[in-house]
Order: sequence, then structure tokens, then C-alpha cells
Amino acid sequence: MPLRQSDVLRGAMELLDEVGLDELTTRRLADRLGVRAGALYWHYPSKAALLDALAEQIIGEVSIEPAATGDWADRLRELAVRARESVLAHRDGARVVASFTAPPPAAVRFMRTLIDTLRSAGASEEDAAIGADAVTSFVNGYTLEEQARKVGIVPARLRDATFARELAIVISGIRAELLER
Amino acid sequence: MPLRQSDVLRGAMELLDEVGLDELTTRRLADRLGVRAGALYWHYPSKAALLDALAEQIIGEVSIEPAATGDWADRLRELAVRARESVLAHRDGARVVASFTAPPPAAVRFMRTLIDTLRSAGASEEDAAIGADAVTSFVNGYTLEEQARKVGIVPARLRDATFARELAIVISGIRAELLER
DNA sequence: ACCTGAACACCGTTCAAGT
DNA sequence: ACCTGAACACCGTTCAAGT
Repeated sequence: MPLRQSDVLRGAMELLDEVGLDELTTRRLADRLGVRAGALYWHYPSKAALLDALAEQIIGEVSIEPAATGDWADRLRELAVRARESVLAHRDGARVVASFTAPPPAAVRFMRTLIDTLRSAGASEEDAAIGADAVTSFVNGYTLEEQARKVGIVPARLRDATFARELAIVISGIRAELLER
Repeated sequence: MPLRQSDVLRGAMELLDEVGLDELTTRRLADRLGVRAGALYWHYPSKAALLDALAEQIIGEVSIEPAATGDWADRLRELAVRARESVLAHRDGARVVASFTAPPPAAVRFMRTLIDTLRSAGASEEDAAIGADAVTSFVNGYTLEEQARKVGIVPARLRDATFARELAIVISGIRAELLER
């Protein structure tokens, strides 16, 4: 029975987790799916489009449900923690997410949730966008560095604790710069 | 007269600026230098090593002299602004810097300068390391996103202003979380 | 609708041999 | 010391042709 696009995407994600982004080639993916490399181009127009789909999938795994609870700072922290977890759940996840060209729907939705959280705390739409962008820039930068260099060297618990402390800095700064003035 | 390693590095940087990271191949670089691709391997053991050298060069362009002036917050802000400028000065600079494996000397020196700045404000070595890491994670995440998607779409002045506002958030957070407790 | 077979225009890297 | 020539083992992508 023929491949569906979802089969190609799932195979690509499994291959990514097994061998990493640099070894994720169309030919190896085709082998794993039991087809020739050219067949993939019936399902996706290019390898870049397939990588975009992987990024969308990874960001889509950020659980927005159940909704984070507590005050705005608790909810923002919880969303950032979940974003990092989703990215770390896949080998080279941060690089894949950083490589998409147009922001996929899941990224837009996640950003919207961050912005809404800050709006509920009283921030203007513009300020909320600034705060949300600061959080995502930090999370992306941290996880990228983390996956590139620290995984396997620095123990996970220490990396978690360091992330928590640095995230607290960003949230504290949002409070001071965007909400108390 | 034969190539020196510095010629290869300079040629690679020029080619990077002209065509970007994805088109920076050993064969194109060799063409530009008037040699065959294999000749590059006498100067660098691998393309990855050459990219590491490019990253080192880009980070090395962060001007630590003249020393930033003002209080610790002014100096931290100035260093972050310079880091972003050095990365933005090269096409795909953020991706090149994000791709190195072992932190090159210039990265270590820059991080040390950030840490010293926070130590001078009274932070412990551990707290200063946390604050410095938060700043670099944010700057890297911001510039990576910026170069990947915003350059050419969002005007430079707006990107500068947004960076400044988000950086102010991080610095304000460092003040609250690391220095006033 | 979905895939094969085969090609095209590339890659990074190695290494004996040249000068 | 520095480079060529030539190869090896790959890439992503296209497309006529098959079923």
C-alpha cells in the first residue's frame, strides 16, 4: 500500500532522532521507507519543505493543553519550560526549529499564547509582543547552545536548573520593564 | 606564491559574505583561491575546522577595546550590542557562530568579559556566569532569528529598537534576580 | 495516484604523485 | 612545503516511463 505524506513525515522524524540532522538525507529516508529517493518528491516538493514540516511537528508538540495555571509569570514560565522540553525531545530539535523559513502555524499559535498571557497581565499588544519575542529568543538560544554542546557533558539536572534560573531573569525583566511602569 | 592559512580563511569569509553558508563549498572556495579542492586540506583538516575558524574570526571581531564605559548595566548592554553587530556584519553570521563545536578562544574571552562585568557589580562567580549565559543565549537566539527571517523584511532601525528593548528586559532581570537579593 | 530507473550537477574527502 | 589529478562515496533533484 502506498505511502502517505504522514508516513514520510513520521519516517523523517524517526530518522532524525536516530541519526541527527546532518545524516538525515533523502536517500537514507527513502531506504527506510522502502522507496527510491525520487519518490519523496511526490509527497514533498523539496527537502527544505520536509524540514519545515518537521519543525512544525516539533513545535506542535509543545502542549498548550492543559492550559498553564497560576499568575501570568507562572504561566509564562510553564510555556517556556514546555517549549524547551519539546525541542529537547528530538535530536537536533533546536537546529530543526531554527531552520524553518516561514513561521509554521504551530509557531504562530505558540507565540499568540505567550502574547495573550502577557496581555492578561495588563501589557499592551506591542509590549506583549516584545516580551513574547524576548522569551522565545532566549529559549531558542539556550536550547540551541545546549543541544550543540552541553548534552552529554553537563548533567541534565544541572542544565534544567540553569535554564530555570536564566528564565527567571527574563520573566523578572518583563515584570520590571513591561508591567511596572 | 603559495597560499597561507590566513589566505584560505580570508577567502572563506569573503565567499561566505557573497553567497551565504549553504553555498560555501570547498570546491567554490578552491576555485576562488585558484587551487583544487583537495589543496584546502593541507591548510585545514576539514570543512568543519574551517567553519570553526570563521566563527572564531567573527566572534573575535567583537570589539572588547575600547572598553565599554558606565555602570555595569551600561557596559553589559554595550557588549551585547557589539556582539550582535559583529554577527550581523557577516551573512549567516549567527548560523556560523552557532555551529562551532568547541567554544573558540574569542568566545571564551568574550564570556569572561561579561562575567567580569557582573562580578564588578557584586555578583558571585556562579551568579555572574548565569547572567552572562542568559545574555549570550538571548543575543544568539535573537540574531539567529533575525538573520533567518527578518533581514530584508523588517527595517534595520526597527530591529535595532526591538533588540534594545528586549535586551533591557534581560539586563533588568539580571539586576532584580542576581544583584538585589 | 504513486513510484522506478536513470540521469544531472553537484558534494566533502583522500592520497599517490608531482614540483 | 604545497598542490594536482583522480578517484571514492556520497548528495538533492528531475523526469520520462511504468503500474
